[in-house]
Amino acid sequence: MDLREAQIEIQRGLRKKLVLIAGPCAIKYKGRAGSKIGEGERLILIKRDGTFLVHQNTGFKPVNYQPPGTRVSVKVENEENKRLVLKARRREPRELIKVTMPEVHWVQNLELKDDEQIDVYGTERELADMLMDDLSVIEEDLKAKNKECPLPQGDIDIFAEDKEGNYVVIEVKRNKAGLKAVTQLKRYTDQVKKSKNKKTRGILCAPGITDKAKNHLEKEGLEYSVLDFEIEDFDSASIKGLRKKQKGLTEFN
Amino acid sequence: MDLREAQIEIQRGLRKKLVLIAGPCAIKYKGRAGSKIGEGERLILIKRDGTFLVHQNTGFKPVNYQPPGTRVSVKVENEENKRLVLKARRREPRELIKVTMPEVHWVQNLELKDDEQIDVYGTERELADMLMDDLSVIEEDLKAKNKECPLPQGDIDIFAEDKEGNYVVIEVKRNKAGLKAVTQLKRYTDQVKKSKNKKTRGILCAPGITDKAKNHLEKEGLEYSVLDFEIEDFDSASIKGLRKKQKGLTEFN
DNA sequence: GCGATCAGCGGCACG
DNA sequence: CGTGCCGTTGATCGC
Repeated sequence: MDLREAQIEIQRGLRKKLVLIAGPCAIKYKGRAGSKIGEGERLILIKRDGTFLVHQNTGFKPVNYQPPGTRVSVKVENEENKRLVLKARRREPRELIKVTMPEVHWVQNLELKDDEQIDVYGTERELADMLMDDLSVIEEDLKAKNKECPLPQGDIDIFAEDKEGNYVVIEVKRNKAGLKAVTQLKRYTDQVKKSKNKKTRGILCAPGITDKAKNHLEKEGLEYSVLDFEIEDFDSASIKGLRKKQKGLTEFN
Repeated sequence: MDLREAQIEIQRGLRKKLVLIAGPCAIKYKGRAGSKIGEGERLILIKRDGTFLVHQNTGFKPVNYQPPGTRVSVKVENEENKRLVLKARRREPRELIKVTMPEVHWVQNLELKDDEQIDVYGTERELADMLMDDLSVIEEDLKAKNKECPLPQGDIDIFAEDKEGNYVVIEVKRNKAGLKAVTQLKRYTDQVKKSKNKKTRGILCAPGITDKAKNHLEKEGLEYSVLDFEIEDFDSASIKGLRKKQKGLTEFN
């Protein structure tokens, strides 16, 4: 494909359509880090919003990329030895990707009409909300106090009180918990304990926990509670042992 | 485009080429979490290695995806109301994406020849290695002991000894350090202190640190040292104040 | 805007 | 394999 034609076609698509470019290219990047990769055939995607992605023929992640908001330029350089040069610039942080293409296999501009937004369920937030409605699966007679709590409740998933009136900080994890989760819970628990000057327990609620994390947790005087949940076929997750209504069941009302 | 044709073309490309599909689709996902999104026009990429990506017309990340190793099937369903159905299955964990397309705008199979691998510089590892050659930028008379140290050195970036013979654990961060970095350093430092039963300092070496992290760090008796580095135009990063040779300068030998 | 944390995180390196 | 942790992490939410 002629480089001039390619340039024109790409320019026609930039900021309006999804631009796809295939062909050999070499790439340099400089910004928060730096990278270079020699010539190879790749697929370049440029979205309306400035998202810039270069994909190799294998691998999950783009080999080079720039997030939304990037400004892209395209030109043909070098009279004798022509090359198409794409530059994807961004400021704050200042970053630049330079893609040099000795030839272009093809260019395609796509108009993709799509107003839909994805709905994800089984997130940590959703699980925590469900738990808050019925903490008995963790321990009997726990009362959620998130709403009325006069605390830096910002980061704490669930703040509760046990039947003896102790404060309880509950950290919910949707994956197996590791050391990070334990130190995190410790920090929150200490913070509450100190600021309220009252006995405060910390409970890590996750589907699993690594051995090292379990040791560390017990050494710190924290507790662990299994979170047994499932992803449902429809539009929610469900926690085993929960008594209160779950999202999916309210549809009959 | 006829759905049968589309199916045949896609099947021809699967596991051999990079398959691109554009058109309206609705998607459901169920696995570690679950998601659904109503019908909209999107771009689907399927790589030789099983990587499965669905991109909307904006946004950095694929709206739905499956990592390398996924097995993809394609068929035409429903005699009266035909739909092309793509399924991307994976086990361990067991996950499934189902893409339903009432029509297909186009399909393209690309052969991308590419043996190159990206070379990234300015990573934390590279910065730590450079620092180890000359720790004076952190403090005079620090001696790196990583090689000869008989330690759980697994996670520690740099293990050193100061001029008074104390152990020094140095954690290097390429970004501004937050609370996480402090608790991490604390864990390592405690571990060394306990296992060696010897006075051990902990130094966090990063280009910046948040206020809260600084407070927490000082409260824990740890130290902070500025890491001032730059990304060079060629193939390395450079740390300001470093005395020893830097990577880029060795090329003249 | 900064800061802390989640993510279907993905990827790697090490035990 | 699991476990831990970096990442040009990106995305989100609270301040």
